[in-house]
Amino acid sequence: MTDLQPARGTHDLIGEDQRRHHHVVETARQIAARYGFDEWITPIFEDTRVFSRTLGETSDVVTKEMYTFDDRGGDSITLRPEATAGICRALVSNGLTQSLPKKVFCTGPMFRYERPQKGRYRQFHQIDIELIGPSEPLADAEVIACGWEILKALGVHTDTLLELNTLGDAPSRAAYREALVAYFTANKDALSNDSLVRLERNPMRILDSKEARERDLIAGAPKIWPYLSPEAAAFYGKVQEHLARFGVPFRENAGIVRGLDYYGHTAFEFVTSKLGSQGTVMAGGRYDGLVSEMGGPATPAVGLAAGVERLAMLLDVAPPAPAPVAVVPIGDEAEAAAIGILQSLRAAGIRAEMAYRGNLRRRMERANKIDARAAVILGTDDLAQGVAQVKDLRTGTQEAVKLPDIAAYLT
RNA sequence: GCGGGCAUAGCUCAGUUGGCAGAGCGCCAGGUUGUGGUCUUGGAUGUCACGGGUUCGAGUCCCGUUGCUCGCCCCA
Repeated sequence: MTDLQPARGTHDLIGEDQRRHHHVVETARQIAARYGFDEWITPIFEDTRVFSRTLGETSDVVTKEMYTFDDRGGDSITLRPEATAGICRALVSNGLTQSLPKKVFCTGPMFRYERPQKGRYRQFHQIDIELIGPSEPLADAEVIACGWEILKALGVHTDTLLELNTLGDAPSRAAYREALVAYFTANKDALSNDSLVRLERNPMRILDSKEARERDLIAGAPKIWPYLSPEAAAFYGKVQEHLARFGVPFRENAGIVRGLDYYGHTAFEFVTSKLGSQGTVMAGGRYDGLVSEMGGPATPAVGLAAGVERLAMLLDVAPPAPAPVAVVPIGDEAEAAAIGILQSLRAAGIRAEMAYRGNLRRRMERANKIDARAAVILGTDDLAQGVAQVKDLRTGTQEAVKLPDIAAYLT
């Protein structure tokens, strides 16, 4: 067992795994397109500053989890840990802040140096939707509705619930922060070490803690809702009204927070009960401050990201492998003629295969093994008459079909 | 970063008080040179994760290492 293994936290997608993965991505791509999102393909690595600037110098992702290295020219490069920062950078780099709104769909691998476990990998894949430009709550609701529809199309929505919260605007957060600091300072003894650090830097993140001994304390913490400014409260109310119109069920959860300053207003997570502590399957929110952080003009935006591997795991049934037609020649002379038939089937859009060796029996076994739906059997007798025997491998029925008619017969 | 479990054929796994390295599936070939799924005969395939120790003898017992995996933290 000294063979090379995949690098820790990576995995190969082959066979059923590939089909699940592809189905998730393709479903998301099609639904996003229906909502008017265009796909952008941005680089997998970026200047490190793209992420250190936007994810905050103190976040776990930046301090512990990034794949960062100096390239041969001495520039600091980072494998993207998430998609949003790169999309905002692309928006600014390409001068697209002048042609808003932009509705962006993006998918691909992301990288985080973490301890792998079920539903968590070092190289994983996300689908990502960003709606950049509108400041209206309708945009938030539309993004969430698009996400919900993807979950529904995948059939993974039944054990999944949208948990919704608001982070308010800057004045709301300032007032709330004071209240939180007062509450947790008074209960300092009950806090974990991590949470004590958060109390200094980012008190809202304490609400995110899943530490068992802090659960009661967090449940008793003040909620943001009473601290919302009238404007922020109105925004939040509009989002909920629109969600109802889009038909997206949700539950309010004051524990859904984001630690960074450029997040505001809507924050949400779709959580499944089926994946344990890796239950967040799709998450997002409004980040009106991020584009300016990247050097662009102040630009409102809202978006979401979903983990492809987690969604793929939730699929009850894997998409089936495609069933080909097997071309089965008997003898060398027939094989020569069969190549033409093989190509005519392919030209007609039919998945067609011919084995590379073997007698009739072996080739029929092979056809069965690849789950062929039909076999086109071609012997010298048939060839002389200008026909092939076309056998339906599901029913076992077989009939002679004129060579030029085979593709149409199998379509 | 912390804790638990596991490691034997391509895959899933057995392997008794320490005594010849095994099964099923898969693969290859034959029974059957014009018909698959069923049946049948034969065949190939191992650094028993790695290193050390105990022993006449270790897949089995002991120690260490590595890898995988599940959970915590965090996240998609």
